[in-house]
Amino acid sequence: MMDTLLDKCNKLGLKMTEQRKVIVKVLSDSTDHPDVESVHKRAAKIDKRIGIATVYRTIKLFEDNNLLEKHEFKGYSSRYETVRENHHHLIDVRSGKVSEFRNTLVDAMQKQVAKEMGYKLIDYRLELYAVPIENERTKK
Amino acid sequence: MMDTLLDKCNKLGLKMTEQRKVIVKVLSDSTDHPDVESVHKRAAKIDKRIGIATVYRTIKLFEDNNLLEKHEFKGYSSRYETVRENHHHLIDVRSGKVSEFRNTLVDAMQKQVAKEMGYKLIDYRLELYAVPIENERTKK
DNA sequence: GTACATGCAAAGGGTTTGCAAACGG
DNA sequence: CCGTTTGCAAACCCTTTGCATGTAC
Repeated sequence: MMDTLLDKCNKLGLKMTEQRKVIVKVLSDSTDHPDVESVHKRAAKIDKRIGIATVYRTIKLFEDNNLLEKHEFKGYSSRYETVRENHHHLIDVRSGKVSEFRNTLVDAMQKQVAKEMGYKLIDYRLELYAVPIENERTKK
Repeated sequence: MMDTLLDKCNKLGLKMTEQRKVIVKVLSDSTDHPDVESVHKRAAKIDKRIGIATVYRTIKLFEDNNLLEKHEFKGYSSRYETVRENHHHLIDVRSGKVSEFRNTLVDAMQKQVAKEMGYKLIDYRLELYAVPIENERTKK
């Protein structure tokens, strides 16, 4: 029922080169919203002949086909994750760790806000930047 | 009661060069969240000897002193506005026009969401990407 | 076989920085 | 004055692209 990233590639009829298979594996195994450089490094561990330009091109291809979602968190270069259910992100500003959460009430509210302003909502971004409570007093 | 950007600079004791005065004027007169290039162009109309590096440096200075807020909307280079009350943005994805709105209920909810996840909220980003309703059917 | 994907290196945006000259307090 | 700020151009980072070569289907 739940297609893997590789399944989705096949359904789209994408030509599956060795490099793409490796990148698909890396992305499927990642849960940490890696950036392009991280994907490249992880891919290079499997097959060191993969160029970073290929990683960029492949990621863009997947993004254009709605297989990957791009995030541009404050202070980071673009980070990616496989598309899944709608959710938002909390970024630990100390470690860069990303956690996910859902909030359907807020989702509905934003649609309404846009409507009241005379717009139809296409997309929206909700990101929380925070520090772990237990460490808060060591803040600086 | 409400300090202007220039007042704030003076209170901070910033050295007010001719260039900085011009940039302050441009920023104070802007309501459209300009990017660095736009600020530079507008500044150049007043005094054409202002270099873009100076604009970058001045904007960074103001940002570091909490006089300016930086936004990185999807698909745009960084855009700035003078700091004011807390508010969020709706970006017209066709024209790039930015509108503002407030939603204190959502603000409170996000603080709570972070808390439930074991974090203290430092900052958050809420951006709506939308198209005007009257134009919606001409979408493409 | 052929159109498409790759690696490399060069080019591209947007932004920063080193330097000598100019300037503000 | 003297440390700060400036303009210029070079450097920077991340990303894209042109080209000759390699490869999936």
